[in-house]
Amino acid sequence: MSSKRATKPKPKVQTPCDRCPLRGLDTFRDFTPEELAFMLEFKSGELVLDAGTSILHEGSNSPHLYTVLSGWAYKYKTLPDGRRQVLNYALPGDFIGLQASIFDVSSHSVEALTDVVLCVFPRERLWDLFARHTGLAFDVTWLGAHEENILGDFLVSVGKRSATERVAFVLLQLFARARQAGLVKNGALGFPVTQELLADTVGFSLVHTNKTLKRLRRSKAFTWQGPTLEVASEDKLAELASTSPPGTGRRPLI
Amino acid sequence: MSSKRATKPKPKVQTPCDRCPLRGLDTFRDFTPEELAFMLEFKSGELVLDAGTSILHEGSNSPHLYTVLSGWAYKYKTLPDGRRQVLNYALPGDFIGLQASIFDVSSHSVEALTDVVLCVFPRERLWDLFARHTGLAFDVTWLGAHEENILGDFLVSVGKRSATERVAFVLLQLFARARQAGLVKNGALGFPVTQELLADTVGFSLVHTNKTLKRLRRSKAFTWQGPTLEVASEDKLAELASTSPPGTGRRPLI
DNA sequence: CGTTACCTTGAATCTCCTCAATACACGTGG
DNA sequence: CCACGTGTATTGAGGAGATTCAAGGTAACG
Repeated sequence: MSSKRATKPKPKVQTPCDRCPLRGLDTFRDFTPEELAFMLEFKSGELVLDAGTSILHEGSNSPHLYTVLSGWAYKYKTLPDGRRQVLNYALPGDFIGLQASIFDVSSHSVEALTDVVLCVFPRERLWDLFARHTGLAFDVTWLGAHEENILGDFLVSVGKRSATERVAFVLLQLFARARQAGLVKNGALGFPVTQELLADTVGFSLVHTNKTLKRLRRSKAFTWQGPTLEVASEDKLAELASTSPPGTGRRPLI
Repeated sequence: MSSKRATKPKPKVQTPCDRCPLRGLDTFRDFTPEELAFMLEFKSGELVLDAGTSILHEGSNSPHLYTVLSGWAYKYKTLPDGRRQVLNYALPGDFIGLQASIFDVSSHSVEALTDVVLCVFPRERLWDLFARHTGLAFDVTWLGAHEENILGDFLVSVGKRSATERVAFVLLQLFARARQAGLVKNGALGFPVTQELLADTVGFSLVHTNKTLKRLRRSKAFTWQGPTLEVASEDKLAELASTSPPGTGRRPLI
């Protein structure tokens, strides 16, 4: 086998759950020793993908359940003629494919937005998890309900918020979630979302999204240039979004 | 105690789960004898409410988890200045307050759209259900994920569908869900949604919703006059909505 | 028979979309 | 090294779509 240098070096480390870097964050609740033991053998591998790679496809089924270890992904649905609506983003600690595991087909597509590392779990053992670990089963349901909340917030945005409110809301939510996932350093976040993707998130055309951003920048509540987003004041941004400032809640992981 | 006649006679029957009328429908999967035994003592009562009554309030918490036995309810969120967005409808067999049971507060409000009868379950015993009945725990998660799917579909509608598509989609979805819940007789459905509520569901103003309905009626795919909705062709309506015709899947109950 | 809730319609205004052109950063091959 | 293509961001102009305001209309109910 040739030993030519790969175009892009990939992390080869298999990260066991007892050394999960996410669990160090105080965002996530701790495992009991029994839960940890179960997770160590439940996790069946890691999946390392380049940005732009498709992870799940609407209508197809997947033998795996994923958790994001690092990187960003986004979930979306498309209409027959190609119109695309982003439903949600998956950040480190978030599930991918829970629905596809519970039903037999995925209701939406998922694509890697950056290079990502996913923890892989075999979906047929999800039943074991439910049968043997009530706490983990509850966590799974918790995470599902949490996603539903985010979807509900997005639905309110798209249905009832004005253009500036909508854009402000999405920027704020993503920034706050990234902050909880430990991705914000010195108030700055590596933000891989393009304006086109943002447009498909808020339900506007690209052009109108761009013009709305221009108006919004005048508020000085944030700066977004190139790939970094800095939020000067979450409170001010929350006000612009007609919402309350995001908190710092604790949540389950996996 | 006076025995004056009540302004509106209310059904007094306490319906035990072994005689649940919904379970007769072949939409819902059967309980095992053990599950049935558990549910019989899990259900702690029935709540009978008039149309217009508030069931849950956004931000508050509730000691109960509900299931709709009969009637319609709707879930909604409001912005600080009063704008309202409907998130979903609850039909017989649907949960109300699952999120409020899992987190400590409800993320949305719920109001009775018609007179409703709710099955009441104490939320602190939800843990017992998870601990003792894996199948039921899975069903709870299934129902939560199912709701998330519906929210996702609505989000696509509001974000990307045209006016006529949007209205057609909501009418079709509600009709199909009502059909599965056994509410459609001879192709006709008692449809308690007002145009104002429909407007807050699809994200349009009342006026524009009305004009969109007028245009849609020309298709002859449905009639909606007074309180009854008749769908002549779900396929045609699905086409108008840029979606695929709804099926007849089996689902868990409670 | 008047009140109330809901539906309907027209007109003026504003929001948002499409089309089109430009600009910039980046990587690739000549 | 430069020319070129690709992906992303930006801006203007004109038109379609949605909102608001305003005025009626109908059916149910006390």
